[in-house]
Amino acid sequence: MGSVRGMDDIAPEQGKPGRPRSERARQAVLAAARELLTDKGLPGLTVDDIAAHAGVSKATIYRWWPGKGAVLMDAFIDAVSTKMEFPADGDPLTRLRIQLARVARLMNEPRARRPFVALVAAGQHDPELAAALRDRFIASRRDSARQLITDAVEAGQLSPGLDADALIDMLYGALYYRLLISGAPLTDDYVSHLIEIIAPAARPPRPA
Amino acid sequence: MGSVRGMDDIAPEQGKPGRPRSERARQAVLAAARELLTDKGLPGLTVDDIAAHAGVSKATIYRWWPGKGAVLMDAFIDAVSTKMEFPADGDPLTRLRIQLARVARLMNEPRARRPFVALVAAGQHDPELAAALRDRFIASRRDSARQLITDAVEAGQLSPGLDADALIDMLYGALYYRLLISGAPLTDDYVSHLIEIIAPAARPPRPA
Amino acid sequence: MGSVRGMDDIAPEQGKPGRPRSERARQAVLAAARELLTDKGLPGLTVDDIAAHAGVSKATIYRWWPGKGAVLMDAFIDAVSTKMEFPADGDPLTRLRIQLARVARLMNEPRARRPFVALVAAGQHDPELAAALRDRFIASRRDSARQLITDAVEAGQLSPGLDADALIDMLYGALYYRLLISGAPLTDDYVSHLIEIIAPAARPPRPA
Amino acid sequence: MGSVRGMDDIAPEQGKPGRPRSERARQAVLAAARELLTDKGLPGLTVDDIAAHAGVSKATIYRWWPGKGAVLMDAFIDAVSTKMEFPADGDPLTRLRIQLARVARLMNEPRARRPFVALVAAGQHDPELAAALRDRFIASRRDSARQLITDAVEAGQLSPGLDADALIDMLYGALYYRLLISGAPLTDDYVSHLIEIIAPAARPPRPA
DNA sequence: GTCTAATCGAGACGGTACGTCTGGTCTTTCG
DNA sequence: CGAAAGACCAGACGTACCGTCTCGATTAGAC
Repeated sequence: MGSVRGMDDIAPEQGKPGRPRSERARQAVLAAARELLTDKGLPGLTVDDIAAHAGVSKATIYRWWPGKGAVLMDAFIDAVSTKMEFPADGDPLTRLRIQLARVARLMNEPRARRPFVALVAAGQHDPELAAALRDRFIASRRDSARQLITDAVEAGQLSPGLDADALIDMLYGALYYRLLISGAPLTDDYVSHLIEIIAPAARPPRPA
Repeated sequence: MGSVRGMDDIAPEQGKPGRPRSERARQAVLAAARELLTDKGLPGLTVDDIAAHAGVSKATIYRWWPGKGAVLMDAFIDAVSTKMEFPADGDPLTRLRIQLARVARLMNEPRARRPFVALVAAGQHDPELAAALRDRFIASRRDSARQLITDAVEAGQLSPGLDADALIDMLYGALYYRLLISGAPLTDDYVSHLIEIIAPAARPPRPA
Repeated sequence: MGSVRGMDDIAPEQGKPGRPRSERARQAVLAAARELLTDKGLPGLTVDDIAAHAGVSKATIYRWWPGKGAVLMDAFIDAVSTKMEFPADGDPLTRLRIQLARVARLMNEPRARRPFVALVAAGQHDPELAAALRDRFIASRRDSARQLITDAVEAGQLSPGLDADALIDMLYGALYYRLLISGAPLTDDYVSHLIEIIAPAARPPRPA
Repeated sequence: MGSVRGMDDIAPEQGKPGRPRSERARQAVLAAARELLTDKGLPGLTVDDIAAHAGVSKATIYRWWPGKGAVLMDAFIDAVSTKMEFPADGDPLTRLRIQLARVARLMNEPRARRPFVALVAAGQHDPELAAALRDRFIASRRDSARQLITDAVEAGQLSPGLDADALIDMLYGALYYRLLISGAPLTDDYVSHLIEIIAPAARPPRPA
């Protein structure tokens, strides 16, 4: 079934008979997928090319992934997950702003933007891929953001009673809107504008 | 070169020699594209199928459109442009909310959501299509929204000094985020939540 | 039905209503067919090209000829018929040899060889064309040759009792064999060799 | 690159990696080509039809042959090469006559005549095909015939000093002329007439 | 009524990516 | 240590779509 839904870690798997899976092949496939992905997106990326470029048989790819979408998903998660963390210190609103800025900065780099954009596009006609993207990439960041918003409300940085989910939609939605539709640039200033809109006073946190 | 960038109206074109373009064929192609577009999106829609279903030759399609993306673009604009207008009456913020709600309601209907989502997805690896979508669909609505926000600020419904473009990004971005990424429902209540977030007081317009 | 079987002469046709057929167009079509015919043969010659090159509408071509084969047939007959006559003077065998040499020499020129070769090829899957080629080109020359052979027998230049048709087949067959299959050159010497084989003694005609 | 120029034998090819070529597919393609070839010739034979009829993919055909002409060439050689041998016994002239009669008889059968005629026709606008036909079919038979003529001269059955190549052109040219141009029948008697013309005395071989 | 111009439906063309499959080789672990 | 269990590579296979092309018919206005 492949690894669209994660669990792609390659463990020693003690005691199983037969030749073990080649970690070298796996890495080569993911690297090839990243390298060959241009702005032509997933449709411009062929499994044959990935196989050839990785020095791997096509059958090996299909043994472990259901298709190129799943390969790219693994390649993306593998490369990007560590670079979009929330910062540990600071007041809640600042931490939220910093993480948003990290996302924005990452998406300015083609090597991160391209796979993400390709996966969102592919997700529109591939429900499995869409679900995988939500579960493996979106969900955890969203949970963290929701917690920060709750904290910011408690700290008096945001009005009580606002809909945290709608707020998250607006902040990340604005980024993704520029990314996917308008093509406008994602600058640090822009992120600051967004935060200002939802927290007009820009008040410092109330001391606890 | 096709009509990706608009100007697809079919005028009598007085006095031009040669057999005139068949309006029947054009309509049949657009209708077929709409009908055959499932959730499999553009990749699941084939030019051969459109041609067969429309009772039209493939060559006729390629004579007038550069590819299936352009066909779908015309079909979408043709069908949807009149249904997302801004209302004529009411205070600025209300008019903005109503139009947002119209967009939300339209995108709940598969026959409008599917082509839009497919076009956004295809735009990720087809710059011409992305530009056409911006120019023919996004731009004008964005201009109207920007004017309404300016009016709302003047009327005292929104804080002065806020970045109108960032605000638009957030409102529409939130809708499109749900549409393209989270899959969460687009309800009227949701739209109201969005408006409340950016206009917390929900104050009535200051009389002029 | 067109003119595959001849009768392409264009008469004044007194008193017929309507615009008369354009002799200019007819000539332009035939000329274009000749000029555009390369060694790619009939399949490499398109009706659109002929029409464009002749400054004539495609419809005009289809009005007067059933297809490009018929056009080429007319073009070939029109251009070549006068150049393969039998000489008027000399003893029968010499006259036969001279006409054979004329055929050989003509077929060395691309502008005559190409249409002929193309017509023979097309005739293999187009019985009408094959019949037209026989009736309009082959038959009359064959009749003349048969008469000459009869005369040569009477004159003692050829053995009595030989099968004139088989002899014609051999002489022209040898030429066409080189033309169509082996590609070997058609020289005057070669023609002389052929005559020598069937008239070994090469005796002069017996005086009458 | 295909097999227009022969060497189409399919050997076990020990130890080559990858899935071996399917002999079943190859045979099915050749058989389908033969069966679908009507008097409409090569132009009336489509690659799609061959593929469908052979239960084979179009891609497989294009993988191994450059086009339908090459397929038909293989099909023809494959089917016919064993049926046009020269006899082993008899005096040289008789052996020549018998082989000529075999050719004539074979060409009376549609299943042999059609591909041959189609290949000659196609060869007129496809130099590769023409060369392949010469090299793989014509050449060897011509060599044998030349040897027989030399032998016949030595045996006193033919006049010394005649041009063997011209003679071959005449004999086979007469057959092909009837086949390709005049459409006259190819009977055993006709073959005998041809031999008589070039060996008037029809003398038995001089004992060695 | 013929002319040019331009469109139309039909369908073959040669090519390409997909995802599957067949051979044969190589690397482990278990008996 | 020798089998069996898998994974591996190479590459051919059937399916299906692509975008282009030619054909021959058709529809208009111009002459």
